[in-house]
Amino acid sequence: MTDYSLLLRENDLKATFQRMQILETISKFGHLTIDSIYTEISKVHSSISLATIYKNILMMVDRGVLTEVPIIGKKSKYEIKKDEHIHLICISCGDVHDKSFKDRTIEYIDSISDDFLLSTTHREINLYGVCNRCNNI
Amino acid sequence: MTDYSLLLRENDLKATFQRMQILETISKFGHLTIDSIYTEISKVHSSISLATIYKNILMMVDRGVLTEVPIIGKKSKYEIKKDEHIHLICISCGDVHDKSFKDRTIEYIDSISDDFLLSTTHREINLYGVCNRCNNI
DNA sequence: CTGGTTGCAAAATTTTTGCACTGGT
DNA sequence: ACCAGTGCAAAAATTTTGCAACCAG
Repeated sequence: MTDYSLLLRENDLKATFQRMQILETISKFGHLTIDSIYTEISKVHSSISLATIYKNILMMVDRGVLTEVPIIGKKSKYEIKKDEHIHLICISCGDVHDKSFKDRTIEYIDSISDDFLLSTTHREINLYGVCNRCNNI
Repeated sequence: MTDYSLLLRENDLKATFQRMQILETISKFGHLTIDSIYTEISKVHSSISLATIYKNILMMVDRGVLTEVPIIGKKSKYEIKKDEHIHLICISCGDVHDKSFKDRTIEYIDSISDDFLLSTTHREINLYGVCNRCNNI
């Protein structure tokens, strides 16, 4: 169990109950949409406001605590920021799995860029397919 | 100038004026959001309805004529479906450039997947940074 | 204490839907 | 001529905003 109050304060955000809930909920599921975060937290703290979730997700993305994971044909999910990795995404249920880069993947990918971009600040590598669970349903 | 009426009919879509306009507008700019498509087409055909754009974008994505390009922190853009490629995306202006894969990139990327996915149907590789133009403003 | 944060309610924005009319094939 | 496709207007869904009360530091 990570110390999210520290993570928040390191990023100049007060460690409120709501923010702790958001981080713990995302951590529990890995990747969640805004409305799923709201639904989950509502189960244990029914008075939480959706507006608070919105404000905080935006702010935490801005401060680099969270990362947005946009998904083709679905709503963006959010994850706790971590080392760069690949996403395996099920086109049926939308479930997302993280997968580490192999050594040298970043260098390999960055070498494909050209002079349109000054430098690469962030990479997104997503592989889409049907996951095992959906295939068996 | 590609024959979009053929492309549409191959995908069981009638070649209406509105669809032709959508495809030609996207083709002209490369990558556009739904509201930009609407704004552009309105300039030459002021009575076009935004609902028509929405219905058609969804349908053309579904039929594989268009591809959605989700972008972190911005609205999705749409491009005409083409061979797999990388996107270079400016985090400031949102401009998108296409870049061909190097040989063997697909094999390399797919080899990172694991048994969560049965097989990979689509790959997304996006590199984010500040583009030259934004850097000079 | 006090400035940032919350919850609520209202506003703004985005997307979807229903339906009579139109136009491609 | 038929039926998919269009435009409009209304509805639904999503996101943002303003503000009084609240609470973490």
